[in-house]
Amino acid sequence: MTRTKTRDLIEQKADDLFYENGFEATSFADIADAVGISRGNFYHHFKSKHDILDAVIDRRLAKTARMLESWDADKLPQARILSFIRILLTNQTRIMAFGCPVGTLTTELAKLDHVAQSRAAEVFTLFRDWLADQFHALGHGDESVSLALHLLGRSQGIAVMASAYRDETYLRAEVAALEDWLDTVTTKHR
Amino acid sequence: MTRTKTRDLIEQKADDLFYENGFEATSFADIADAVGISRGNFYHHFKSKHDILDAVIDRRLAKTARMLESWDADKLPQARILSFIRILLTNQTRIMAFGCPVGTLTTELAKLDHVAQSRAAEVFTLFRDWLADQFHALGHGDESVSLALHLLGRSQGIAVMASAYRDETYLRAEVAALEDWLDTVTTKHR
DNA sequence: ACAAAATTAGGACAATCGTCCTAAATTTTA
DNA sequence: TAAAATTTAGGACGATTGTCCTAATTTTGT
Repeated sequence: MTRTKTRDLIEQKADDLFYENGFEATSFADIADAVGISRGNFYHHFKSKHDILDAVIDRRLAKTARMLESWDADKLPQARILSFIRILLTNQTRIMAFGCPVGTLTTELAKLDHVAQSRAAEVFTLFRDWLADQFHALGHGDESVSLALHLLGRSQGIAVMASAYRDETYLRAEVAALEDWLDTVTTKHR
Repeated sequence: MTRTKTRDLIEQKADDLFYENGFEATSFADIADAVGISRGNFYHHFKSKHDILDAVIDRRLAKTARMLESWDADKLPQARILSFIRILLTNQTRIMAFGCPVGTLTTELAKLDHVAQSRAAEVFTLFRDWLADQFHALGHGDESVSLALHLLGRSQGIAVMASAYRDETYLRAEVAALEDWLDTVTTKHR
């Protein structure tokens, strides 16, 4: 198989496994098995566990950037922000099982004192800056970044509690509350 | 040394290490080294990793129950809830470094598909029920549990974001916002 | 079609994992 | 104080970890 295709397959499976089982709990053998290649082949593409983690983070950064771009198709900032809020519903099943991929990875890497922790947090930064842009467009000026961080935090909390209790009712109620909050924030500045 | 004292010391160090480095990343050797005993001795007190995890969860449940009892010394429900909100400030340094002990453990155990996940989430339940009692005393009736879960989720989100960015300013701003929210919730029903 | 390069498989490696065992040291009991 | 019970140390165990090496296979470039 061509280099890029195998690499991409490895990254894809590693991405899933890191999310579903955690970074530390996922071994080279696990990834190789999932892809269906030998550990030797795996090592030819990624020469250390740090390398594959880096690649997965790159992948997530790119995927997030693409998603944010797609949300830009909406003209209204409040509609864009609504798209963000609704990932909690879109990915409901996986979030209830494994939490938020961004939050859980940064948390794990913080505990491991891993150098890639800050890079993993850059996914948050993509969301933060994009959300801040939307709040800015809604006329919130200097408050925009705070509002963005507030919304990110709310989402993270919902993901943590929804997965702790595997409680769909809670998740839906909190998403509704978040939508109400967004309403308050947008109408206040009209 | 007496049985209970050694056991207690092991539980104490394991509790810290599970919090600081994660459950999976903490080995028997790590705990034994931290306590200053041999692995053999360790194994005499806890015959499996599942056992020591169970003991740590028991310990956290008991510690949480004691903390909630101590907060009951305050007569006003809003003052009690304020005590809960302010753990984010009391444990600020550790939360910014390692996140919330309850949230991060339940999240990790969910990914590991560990049987103890639901037991670990019982610490949340202690907080939830206690908080619901306070909201009930404030006259929120059927909404009490939802309010309790909402507050728990908000706290969890703050812990996740504060540790991801190690941002004290964010943490303090969000705690202030939570106090404002509490004000709104208490004055609405006066 | 042939040489060069890239990809793959499979195993070796030292270290560490959780677990278990035995024997010495210590404490408790009678 | 002697016997019994508990606590401790230290190492053995098979499995698994991340890493690395070699040799075979496949793809690529000419």
